[in-house]
Amino acid sequence: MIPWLPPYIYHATPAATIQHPKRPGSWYLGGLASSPRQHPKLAPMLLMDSAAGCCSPPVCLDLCVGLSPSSEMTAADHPERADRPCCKAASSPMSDDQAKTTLEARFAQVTDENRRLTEMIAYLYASQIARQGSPPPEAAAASRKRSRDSLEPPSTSSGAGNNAKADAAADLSDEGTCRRIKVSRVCTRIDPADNTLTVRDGYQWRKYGQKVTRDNPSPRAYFRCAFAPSCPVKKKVQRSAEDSSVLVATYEGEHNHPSPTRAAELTGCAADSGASVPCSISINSSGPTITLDLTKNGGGAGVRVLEATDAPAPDVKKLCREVASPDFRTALVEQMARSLTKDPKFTDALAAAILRQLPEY
DNA sequence: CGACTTTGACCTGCGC
DNA sequence: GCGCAGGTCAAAGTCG
Repeated sequence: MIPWLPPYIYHATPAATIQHPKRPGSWYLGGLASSPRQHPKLAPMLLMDSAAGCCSPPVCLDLCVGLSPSSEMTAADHPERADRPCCKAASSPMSDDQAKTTLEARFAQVTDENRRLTEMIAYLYASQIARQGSPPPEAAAASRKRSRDSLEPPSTSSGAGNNAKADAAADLSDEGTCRRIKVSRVCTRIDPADNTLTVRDGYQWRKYGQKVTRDNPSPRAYFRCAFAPSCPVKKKVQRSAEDSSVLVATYEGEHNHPSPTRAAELTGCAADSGASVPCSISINSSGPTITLDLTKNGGGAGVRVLEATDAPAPDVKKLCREVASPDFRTALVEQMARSLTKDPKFTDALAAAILRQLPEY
C-alpha cells in the first residue's frame, strides 16, 4: 500500500484500473492527470481527453494504487461500508492460518508494489532534477535538431527515449524565454487495414499537409485544431515504422478551448467514438513514454513502458530515502490533492463514482 | 457551393 | 554555399 496517498484515492473504485500485464494481482496508478507546472518533481502524465469514455470500460477515473480492486476490501478496513456486498463477501469465515497466509501474501505484494513505485518516483524525480540542474547551453539548438525526429518509432533505439529528451530540452529551452509548448505523444492501436491516419480524440482537426518522411515508409499527416480558429494546437499522425497497426499521434501546444466532447465524456459516452479511438495514455514531455493499451476488454489491459529516458540517474537509494520521507510525502499528497481537486473532470468523475457506489441510497 | 482533402511546390533550418 | 529533410502553403480536386 502507498501510505501517502489521500484516502479517497484508495477508496474510489476505478472504472478501469491499470493491471500489470504479467501479474494479474498487481494494480497501478492510472489516469492521475497532472501537468509539468502542477507537478514539477514528477514526470507529468497527460490524461487524454479521448481516453475517457472511448470504450468500455472508461478510464476517466482510474485511481487504485498498490491495491487489489475494492472487492478485496474488508468490512474491518472500512466499517462504514460493511453493508456493501463486497465487504460481506470478504468478511466470510476464514481460519486463522488462511487469514494469515492471505494477509502475508497481500502484504508482500503491496510491499513490492510500494518499493517499485517508490523507485519509479525517485527515478523520475532524479531525472527532473538532473535536467533542471544542468541544462546544456546547446540544448535549444540540439532540441531543434532532435525535435525533427519526434515521430520516430517509439521502440527503436533512437525513438521515444531521445524524443522524450528532446521534448524535455525543448521545454527547458523555452521556459526561460516564453511559455512552454506542451508536447505529448499518444500511441493508438488501429486496424492495420485502416489507412486513414485518423485519431479520434474528441477534437476537430483540419488536415493541412502530408509528407513521407525518411525513416518511415508510411506518410505523416499534419493537422491543426479546427474547433477554434485561434487554437494553436497541432497534431502529427504517422504509423509506427515497426508496427503498422500502431498510430503515433504527436500533439503540440495546448487547446485554448474546452473539449467538444467533454460533456459526453462525463457521461461515459464520448460523442466521437469509433474503432480507432485512442484508448491509451501517454506520459508527455519529460518522462518515459508509457502506453496503456486499453483496447482489450476483460482486464487484459496492460502498461507498456516503451522506453525510459537515459538522463543521468543520481544516487537512487538516497533519492528513495528522500521520497520516502514524511515531508516529501506530505507535500506530494497535498500537491496531488490540489491538482486533482482543481480538475473539474476529476471532481465530476469522483462524484459519479461515489454515486455509483451508493445505489441503495 | 462550401467545407474538406490531396498533393506538389515552396520555405526554413541544419549538417557538411 | 549546397543539399537534404521536415514543415507549411495553396491550388486543385472531391464530396455532401
